[in-house]
Amino acid sequence: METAVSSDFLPVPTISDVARVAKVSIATVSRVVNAPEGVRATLRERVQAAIAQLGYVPHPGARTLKSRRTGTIGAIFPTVDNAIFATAINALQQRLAAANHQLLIATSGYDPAVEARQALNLLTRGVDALVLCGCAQGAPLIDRLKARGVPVVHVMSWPLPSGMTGVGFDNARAMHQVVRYLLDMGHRRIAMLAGVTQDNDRSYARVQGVRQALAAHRLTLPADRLVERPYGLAPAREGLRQLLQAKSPPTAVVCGNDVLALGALLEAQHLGLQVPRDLSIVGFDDLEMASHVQPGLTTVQVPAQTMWHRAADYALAMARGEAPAANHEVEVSLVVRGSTAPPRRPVRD
Amino acid sequence: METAVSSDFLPVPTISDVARVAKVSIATVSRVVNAPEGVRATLRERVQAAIAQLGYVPHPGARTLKSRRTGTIGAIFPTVDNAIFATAINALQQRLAAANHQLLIATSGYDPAVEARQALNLLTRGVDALVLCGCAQGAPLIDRLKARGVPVVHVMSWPLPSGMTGVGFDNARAMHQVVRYLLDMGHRRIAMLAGVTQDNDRSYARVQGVRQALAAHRLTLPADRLVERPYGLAPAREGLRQLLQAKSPPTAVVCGNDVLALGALLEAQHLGLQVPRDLSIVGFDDLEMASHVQPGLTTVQVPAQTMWHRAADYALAMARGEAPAANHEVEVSLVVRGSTAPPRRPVRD
DNA sequence: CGTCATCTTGTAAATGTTTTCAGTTTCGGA
DNA sequence: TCCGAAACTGAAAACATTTACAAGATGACG
Repeated sequence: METAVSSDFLPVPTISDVARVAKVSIATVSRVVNAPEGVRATLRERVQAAIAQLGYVPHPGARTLKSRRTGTIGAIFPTVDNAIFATAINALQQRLAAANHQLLIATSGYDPAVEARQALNLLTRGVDALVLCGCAQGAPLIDRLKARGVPVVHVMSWPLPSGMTGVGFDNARAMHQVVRYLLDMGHRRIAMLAGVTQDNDRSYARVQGVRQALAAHRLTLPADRLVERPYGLAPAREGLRQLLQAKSPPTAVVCGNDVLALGALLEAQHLGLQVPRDLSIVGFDDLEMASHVQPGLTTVQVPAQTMWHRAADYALAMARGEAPAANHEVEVSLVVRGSTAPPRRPVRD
Repeated sequence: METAVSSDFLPVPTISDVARVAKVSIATVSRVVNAPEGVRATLRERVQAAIAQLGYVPHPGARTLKSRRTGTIGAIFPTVDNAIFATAINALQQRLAAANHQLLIATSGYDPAVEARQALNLLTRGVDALVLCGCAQGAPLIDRLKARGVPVVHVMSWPLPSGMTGVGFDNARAMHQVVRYLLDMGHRRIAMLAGVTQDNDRSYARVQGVRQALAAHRLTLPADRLVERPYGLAPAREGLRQLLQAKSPPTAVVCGNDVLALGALLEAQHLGLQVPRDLSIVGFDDLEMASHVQPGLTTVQVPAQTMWHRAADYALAMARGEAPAANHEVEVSLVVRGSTAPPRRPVRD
């Protein structure tokens, strides 16, 4: 036997209840809700009073059934346990709320199959546009979305395959810049503590950027100078230990993001190394804590707020049916703090 | 002049398109989608083929219009720039996804007026239940939700006012425990670096807990032993400096959460103090980094995963129309690490 | 005072599902 | 081979809106 959720609530009022109370037609009520200026003031007030009295809220289902818009934008993040995605959610949410839209969130755990499933799931709930991280979604998903006419905005990657709309930055180029900075300082034994590159085009591009920059100086990234670890302090610490065990240990470690860099920093200090004297460390993202730890973390600053605001704008515009916005690249910049310095003695590898 | 979003996409297929292609009635298609076991295998396959061929996805509006369920749960967080809420989102999302539901997120920025507005907004989009942080929402909002029969789950606070459903922990009691631990260790000059208590019942309860525990030992929390700062490293550091300027500086600082505690730790070290020799620091939440910083942070561990999973379960149950679940309190525990020690010389205040 | 244009308002159709109810098929047993 | 029950399928009625379209009211102007 079921108990009612709440003993005494009236059936949810509909537009006709309001119409009856205000003694007007339902069309008029609809107009008061959607285009108040088209209704004479006296009537409008009567209707608004009735709405307030009954606590009427338009039925979302019925509304979207007719208007073919849900006022909801979907976003799929790999995870939300990472400050950069928290920032992203905030920025998106903020911008969407200003445009009277809601944000529907799903997470994929970095698994493209889950991402595809979640995307379909979001479609089933009805979203006017979809915001996705990166641009490495499988063709089946992309085709499906395209066929359905659901606008998609890709964020965080650059350049984008032709035909995609989005806003991002060039991960490889950013890393190129980082490595050049270290090389100019005299480092030659440069290692990388990367994020997992499987199914993550950003992480992969960062590794490629490091490789390319080294190659430009006739250097390489041998197997014992590269480890991949999931974003987390414990894996990062373990990863750094691994890197330090190489035959000729690195004088500088480039990290896939600030979480890895922080882990590396903590572990280095734990092992009694002086940063940056004994080891230089570079991060990526410029999280809040990067400027507060001791020494401050040299890192790549990403204009996340701007990027996600723009992503929201794109999504909103496309949801309104406007032509795909031009793609946009945001500029990242290297922020030099205390965690990097020239190697103790200039070395040859 | 408007350009079409995508040059060549067919009108979104409806259930009747599928029915036509599969040569069955729309009722059968509906059944294949919602209760496949009630349709003979041969027909079912024909229909599924047609669905796949056309890329049919049921129209969410029409669906909720009939079934009066949206399959969506709304949650309002103060902000999402905080690891504990990131964890919360993950846990909620995970549990809801398993039950084939979506999570609709809004943020309030710790402003009850915004929270009320967002709640109404979520209602307009259609949510089957609402998850809210704390239990200090204004009566107008609560009444409104109750009148509409929208189930509400309150998380993170305990005990709850009668009539509310939710899961949380006793913030005051947790702090009581923290202070007792410090007192037992010999500390007498105990200060608090609290979060903003305005419009935040959890933060307020934590301050009360500290006061009560001190009072039980005939001690007080004078004005120069209490500062409130927003959750963030920079404010925390500034807050600690402020506390250290008191006539008789504290030997231990109880922080409103781990972010404040980390800021305090960094600032203490920056000022050349040795933690815990010169100053003991206690946090709250046991974020990942609490166990990795040097020294490890003594803090209050909250079973966040469990709590939010249970919150999701409550929301789902109530959305199904089941009776309000019994409230539930989760147990928190003090995790002692390296950031606390007896005061250098036992002191009298 | 009548006519016409301009606002306002109401009527009714349409939106894509789910679900009830009734009709049809299938199949086991006699 | 036929009967009845059980399993399956289809027709049609909601569901709560939005929005053409038509009709009615209002007011200006001759």
